[in-house]
Amino acid sequence: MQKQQHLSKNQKIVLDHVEKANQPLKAYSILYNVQKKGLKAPLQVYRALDKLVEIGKIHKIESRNAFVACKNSNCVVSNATAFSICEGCEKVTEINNSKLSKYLGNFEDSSGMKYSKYNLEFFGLCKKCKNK
Amino acid sequence: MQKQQHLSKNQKIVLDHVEKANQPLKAYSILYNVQKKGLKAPLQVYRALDKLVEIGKIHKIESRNAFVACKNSNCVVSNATAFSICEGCEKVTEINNSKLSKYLGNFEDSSGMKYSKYNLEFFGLCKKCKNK
DNA sequence: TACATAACGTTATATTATAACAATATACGA
DNA sequence: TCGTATATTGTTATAATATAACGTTATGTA
Repeated sequence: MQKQQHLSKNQKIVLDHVEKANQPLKAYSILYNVQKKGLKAPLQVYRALDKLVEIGKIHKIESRNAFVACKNSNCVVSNATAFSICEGCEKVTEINNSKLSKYLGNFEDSSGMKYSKYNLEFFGLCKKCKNK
Repeated sequence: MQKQQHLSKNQKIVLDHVEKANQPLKAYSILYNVQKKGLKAPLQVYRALDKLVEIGKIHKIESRNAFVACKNSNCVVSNATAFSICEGCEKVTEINNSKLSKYLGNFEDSSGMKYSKYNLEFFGLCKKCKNK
């Protein structure tokens, strides 16, 4: 079976909303904002998010329990993600660095285990916050 | 002021319990298990965990909302963590690889932002689970 | 058309985590 | 050793995040 190409109604609504934000959104904040579009229950949002994360349109920022649209157009599956997170203003940026992704994609630990997926979150202060 | 050297009663109880487990534990599972030692409320566990994470004795596995004792004896602060997570049996191993930590510790993104902290989680199947 | 699969809608509930307040213990300089 | 700042504790209530379980409806495709 092939990976589905188009999104369902709820998936479109959620993705649309998350893409318009320039920052990670919490699931319940998404819920409140798409209620006018007919999504009434948390599960409707979580199910859409699950699918969107699965196909790589959305990434979850694990340390923040928040969801952000993928900025990496060729990201078909969320198997290699890296983010920069400012601990001052909470701005999150997806890192798109081919050296980094090559390095981590090929990483093997001492046990010889090879990984199919990784998520990396960097923390620090962005320029603005550093100069405060 | 100097970083405190010894742990409080609750902190010791929680750390002790987490160290004895060879796997990440959930906060409420810790709670149930330390109730005989007098910790009755979630906050008592979360506060101890917060402190222990802060001083590097315990790490949080963000993708699992679980807590594991640090295996890296020289880890004074949790500013550079990497884990291997088996998606089959959920076994989690802390990765202690100096090349990796050097690479990530020196990583700078295109904006020139430098990071004070990172957390990396690798996912895959361990040998046992791969051979099933 | 028929069938499998994905998506939907709904209610209830589980799980994870923090707010707010008052009390007690501890470290440490004057 | 007194005073005081800070850390820790205890407690109740509640917020925030996420899933179970059920039945129904839509969609893709042989």
